[in-house]
Amino acid sequence: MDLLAVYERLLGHFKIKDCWWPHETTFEIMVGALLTQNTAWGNVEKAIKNLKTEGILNIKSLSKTNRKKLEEAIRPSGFYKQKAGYLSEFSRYLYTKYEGDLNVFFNRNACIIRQELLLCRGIGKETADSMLLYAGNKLVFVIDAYTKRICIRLELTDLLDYDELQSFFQDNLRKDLFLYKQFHALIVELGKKFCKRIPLCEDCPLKIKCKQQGIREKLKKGESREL
DNA sequence: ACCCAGGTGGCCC
DNA sequence: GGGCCACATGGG
Repeated sequence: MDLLAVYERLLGHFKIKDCWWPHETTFEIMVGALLTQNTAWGNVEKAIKNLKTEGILNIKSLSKTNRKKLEEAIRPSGFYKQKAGYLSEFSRYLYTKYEGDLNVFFNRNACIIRQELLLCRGIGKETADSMLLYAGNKLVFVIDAYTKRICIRLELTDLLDYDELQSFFQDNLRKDLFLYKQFHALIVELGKKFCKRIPLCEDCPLKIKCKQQGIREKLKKGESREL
Protein backbone atom coordinates (compact mmCIF):
# COMPACT_ATOMS: atom_id res chain seq x y z
CA MET A 1 0.00 0.00 0.00
CA ASP A 2 1.51 3.31 -1.03
CA LEU A 3 0.59 6.81 0.07
CA LEU A 4 -1.89 7.52 -2.66
CA ALA A 5 -3.60 4.22 -1.99
CA VAL A 6 -3.94 5.15 1.69
CA TYR A 7 -5.36 8.51 0.67
CA GLU A 8 -7.89 6.99 -1.67
CA ARG A 9 -8.90 4.36 0.82
CA LEU A 10 -9.55 7.04 3.42
CA LEU A 11 -11.47 9.11 0.89
CA GLY A 12 -13.84 6.21 0.52
CA HIS A 13 -14.59 6.11 4.24
CA PHE A 14 -14.65 9.70 5.45
CA LYS A 15 -16.49 12.75 4.24
CA ILE A 16 -14.31 15.82 4.62
CA LYS A 17 -15.94 19.20 4.31
CA ASP A 18 -14.46 21.47 1.68
CA CYS A 19 -13.36 23.76 4.43
CA TRP A 20 -12.29 21.26 7.06
CA TRP A 21 -10.62 23.78 9.36
CA PRO A 22 -13.52 26.02 10.40
CA HIS A 23 -12.70 29.74 10.46
CA GLU A 24 -13.88 33.22 9.75
CA THR A 25 -10.41 34.68 9.53
CA THR A 26 -6.89 33.51 8.80
CA PHE A 27 -5.81 34.45 12.29
CA GLU A 28 -8.51 32.22 13.75
CA ILE A 29 -6.80 29.25 12.12
CA MET A 30 -3.47 30.18 13.66
CA VAL A 31 -4.99 30.57 17.11
CA GLY A 32 -6.77 27.25 16.70
CA ALA A 33 -3.53 25.57 15.65
CA LEU A 34 -1.92 26.63 18.89
CA LEU A 35 -4.89 25.85 21.09
CA THR A 36 -5.44 22.38 19.70
CA GLN A 37 -2.04 21.12 20.84
CA ASN A 38 -2.70 17.83 22.58
CA THR A 39 -6.28 18.94 23.04
CA ALA A 40 -9.59 17.72 21.67
CA TRP A 41 -11.01 20.06 19.05
CA GLY A 42 -14.30 20.41 20.93
CA ASN A 43 -12.48 22.16 23.74
CA VAL A 44 -10.76 24.46 21.30
CA GLU A 45 -14.11 25.46 19.85
CA LYS A 46 -15.28 26.61 23.25
CA ALA A 47 -12.15 28.69 23.70
CA ILE A 48 -12.51 30.24 20.26
CA LYS A 49 -16.13 31.01 20.92
CA ASN A 50 -15.16 32.80 24.13
CA LEU A 51 -12.52 34.81 22.31
CA LYS A 52 -15.10 35.87 19.74
CA THR A 53 -17.64 36.78 22.40
CA GLU A 54 -15.01 38.94 24.07
CA GLY A 55 -14.25 40.47 20.69
CA ILE A 56 -10.55 39.74 21.01
CA LEU A 57 -9.98 37.18 18.28
CA ASN A 58 -7.79 39.47 16.22
CA ILE A 59 -4.11 40.29 16.38
CA LYS A 60 -4.40 43.79 17.75
CA SER A 61 -6.88 42.98 20.52
CA LEU A 62 -5.18 39.77 21.53
CA SER A 63 -1.83 41.48 21.79
CA LYS A 64 -3.31 44.02 24.18
CA THR A 65 -5.61 41.81 26.24
CA ASN A 66 -4.46 41.30 29.80
CA ARG A 67 -3.28 37.88 30.80
CA LYS A 68 -6.04 36.96 33.26
CA LYS A 69 -8.80 37.77 30.79
CA LEU A 70 -7.08 35.78 28.07
CA GLU A 71 -6.55 32.81 30.38
CA GLU A 72 -10.21 32.73 31.35
CA ALA A 73 -11.33 32.88 27.73
CA ILE A 74 -9.19 29.97 26.59
CA ARG A 75 -9.49 27.92 29.78
CA PRO A 76 -11.60 25.15 28.18
CA SER A 77 -8.78 24.31 25.77
CA GLY A 78 -6.48 23.14 28.55
CA PHE A 79 -2.89 24.16 29.39
CA TYR A 80 -4.49 27.57 29.46
CA LYS A 81 -1.80 29.48 31.34
CA GLN A 82 0.91 28.27 28.99
CA LYS A 83 -1.17 28.86 25.91
CA ALA A 84 -2.26 32.31 27.03
CA GLY A 85 1.40 33.26 27.27
CA TYR A 86 2.16 31.83 23.85
CA LEU A 87 -0.81 33.53 22.20
CA SER A 88 -0.05 36.82 23.83
CA GLU A 89 3.59 36.75 22.75
CA PHE A 90 2.80 35.58 19.26
CA SER A 91 0.13 38.19 18.57
CA ARG A 92 2.38 40.93 19.93
CA TYR A 93 5.06 39.68 17.58
CA LEU A 94 2.75 39.79 14.57
CA TYR A 95 1.44 43.18 15.58
CA THR A 96 4.78 44.86 16.12
CA LYS A 97 6.76 43.22 13.33
CA TYR A 98 4.07 42.99 10.65
CA GLU A 99 1.59 45.59 11.84
CA GLY A 100 -0.79 42.69 12.26
CA ASP A 101 -0.94 42.13 8.51
CA LEU A 102 -0.99 38.41 7.77
CA ASN A 103 -0.85 39.00 4.03
CA VAL A 104 2.56 40.51 4.52
CA PHE A 105 3.52 37.78 6.95
CA PHE A 106 2.61 34.95 4.59
CA ASN A 107 3.70 36.58 1.36
CA ARG A 108 7.15 34.99 1.52
CA ASN A 109 8.93 31.74 0.95
CA ALA A 110 7.46 28.96 3.12
CA CYS A 111 10.85 27.91 4.50
CA ILE A 112 11.59 31.40 5.71
CA ILE A 113 8.22 31.69 7.41
CA ARG A 114 8.63 28.28 8.96
CA GLN A 115 11.98 29.14 10.49
CA GLU A 116 10.48 32.29 11.89
CA LEU A 117 7.46 30.50 13.33
CA LEU A 118 9.70 27.91 14.99
CA LEU A 119 11.47 30.66 16.88
CA CYS A 120 8.19 31.64 18.54
CA ARG A 121 7.57 30.00 21.89
CA GLY A 122 4.74 27.52 21.80
CA ILE A 123 5.03 26.90 18.08
CA GLY A 124 6.70 23.61 17.18
CA LYS A 125 6.90 21.88 13.84
CA GLU A 126 3.36 20.59 13.66
CA THR A 127 1.80 23.86 14.74
CA ALA A 128 4.01 25.83 12.36
CA ASP A 129 3.12 23.54 9.47
CA SER A 130 -0.59 23.65 10.28
CA MET A 131 -0.40 27.42 10.13
CA LEU A 132 1.56 27.33 6.88
CA LEU A 133 -0.79 24.90 5.16
CA TYR A 134 -4.22 25.93 6.40
CA ALA A 135 -3.69 29.62 7.17
CA GLY A 136 -0.97 30.47 4.67
CA ASN A 137 -1.93 28.06 1.89
CA LYS A 138 1.65 26.90 1.61
CA LEU A 139 2.53 23.53 0.13
CA VAL A 140 3.66 22.01 3.43
CA PHE A 141 2.53 18.63 4.69
CA VAL A 142 1.51 18.39 8.34
CA ILE A 143 2.78 15.41 10.33
CA ASP A 144 0.99 14.51 13.54
CA ALA A 145 0.93 11.56 15.92
CA TYR A 146 -1.68 9.77 13.81
CA THR A 147 0.39 10.19 10.68
CA LYS A 148 3.39 8.63 12.39
CA ARG A 149 1.33 5.74 13.69
CA ILE A 150 -0.07 5.00 10.26
CA CYS A 151 3.38 5.03 8.70
CA ILE A 152 4.76 2.70 11.33
CA ARG A 153 1.91 0.23 11.33
CA LEU A 154 1.54 0.05 7.57
CA GLU A 155 5.31 0.00 7.30
CA LEU A 156 5.16 2.70 4.67
CA THR A 157 8.61 3.94 5.59
CA ASP A 158 11.32 3.51 8.20
CA LEU A 159 11.62 7.24 8.67
CA LEU A 160 10.35 8.54 11.97
CA ASP A 161 11.95 11.93 12.33
CA TYR A 162 9.44 14.74 11.72
CA ASP A 163 11.27 16.42 8.86
CA GLU A 164 12.16 13.15 7.18
CA LEU A 165 8.59 11.94 7.39
CA GLN A 166 7.39 15.24 5.98
CA SER A 167 9.80 14.93 3.06
CA PHE A 168 8.58 11.40 2.49
CA PHE A 169 5.01 12.67 2.08
CA GLN A 170 6.00 15.67 0.01
CA ASP A 171 8.24 13.64 -2.28
CA ASN A 172 5.60 11.00 -2.88
CA LEU A 173 2.54 13.19 -3.41
CA ARG A 174 1.77 15.57 -6.22
CA LYS A 175 2.21 19.22 -5.29
CA ASP A 176 -1.45 19.91 -4.67
CA LEU A 177 -2.65 22.18 -1.89
CA PHE A 178 -6.09 20.62 -1.79
CA LEU A 179 -4.57 17.13 -1.58
CA TYR A 180 -2.30 18.13 1.32
CA LYS A 181 -5.20 19.65 3.25
CA GLN A 182 -7.58 16.81 2.60
CA PHE A 183 -5.07 14.07 3.33
CA HIS A 184 -4.15 15.48 6.72
CA ALA A 185 -7.82 16.04 7.49
CA LEU A 186 -8.60 12.45 6.59
CA ILE A 187 -5.82 11.18 8.83
CA VAL A 188 -7.13 13.24 11.73
CA GLU A 189 -10.68 12.02 11.19
CA LEU A 190 -9.40 8.46 11.13
CA GLY A 191 -7.49 9.12 14.32
CA LYS A 192 -10.49 10.60 16.08
CA LYS A 193 -12.48 7.53 15.31
CA PHE A 194 -9.91 4.82 15.97
CA CYS A 195 -7.73 6.54 18.46
CA LYS A 196 -4.50 4.69 19.19
CA ARG A 197 -5.74 1.52 17.56
CA ILE A 198 -5.15 2.63 14.00
CA PRO A 199 -5.17 0.33 12.13
CA LEU A 200 -5.54 -2.42 14.69
CA CYS A 201 -9.34 -2.42 14.78
CA GLU A 202 -11.32 -4.82 12.69
CA ASP A 203 -13.36 -2.01 11.12
CA CYS A 204 -10.50 0.38 10.50
CA PRO A 205 -10.32 1.19 6.78
CA LEU A 206 -6.53 0.77 6.92
CA LYS A 207 -6.36 -2.59 8.62
CA ILE A 208 -5.59 -4.35 5.36
CA LYS A 209 -1.93 -5.22 4.94
CA CYS A 210 -1.11 -4.02 8.42
CA LYS A 211 1.42 -6.37 9.95
CA GLN A 212 -0.80 -6.67 12.95
CA GLN A 213 0.86 -9.64 14.53
CA GLY A 214 4.31 -8.12 14.59
CA ILE A 215 3.06 -4.83 15.92
CA ARG A 216 1.01 -6.47 18.64
CA GLU A 217 4.01 -8.46 19.83
CA LYS A 218 6.17 -5.39 19.95
CA LEU A 219 3.50 -3.58 21.92
CA LYS A 220 3.26 -6.48 24.33
CA LYS A 221 7.01 -6.60 24.82
CA GLY A 222 6.92 -2.89 25.47
CA GLU A 223 9.47 -2.17 22.77
CA SER A 224 7.71 1.04 21.95
CA ARG A 225 4.63 2.70 23.29
CA GLU A 226 4.47 4.89 20.24
CA LEU A 227 3.68 2.05 17.94
C1' DA B 1 -11.49 5.18 37.35
C1' DC B 2 -9.17 5.34 33.91
C1' DC B 3 -7.51 6.88 28.83
C1' DC B 4 -7.08 10.20 25.43
C1' DA B 5 -6.80 14.70 22.61
C1' DG B 6 -5.29 17.88 15.48
C1' DG B 7 2.15 19.08 21.04
C1' DT B 8 5.71 21.96 23.09
C1' DG B 9 9.42 23.39 26.12
C1' DG B 10 12.57 22.51 29.69
C1' DC B 11 15.49 19.78 32.09
C1' DC B 12 18.57 15.81 32.57
C1' DC B 13 21.99 12.63 31.07
C1' DG C 1 20.49 14.08 20.53
C1' DG C 2 17.10 11.27 22.95
C1' DG C 3 14.16 10.19 27.23
C1' DC C 4 11.11 12.05 30.79
C1' DC C 5 7.95 15.32 32.67
C1' DA C 6 4.69 19.32 33.36
C1' DC C 7 1.19 21.58 31.30
C1' DA C 8 -5.05 21.14 32.24
C1' DT C 9 -9.66 20.71 30.46
C1' DG C 10 -13.51 17.79 28.96
C1' DG C 11 -15.39 13.62 26.61
C1' DG C 12 -15.75 8.51 26.11
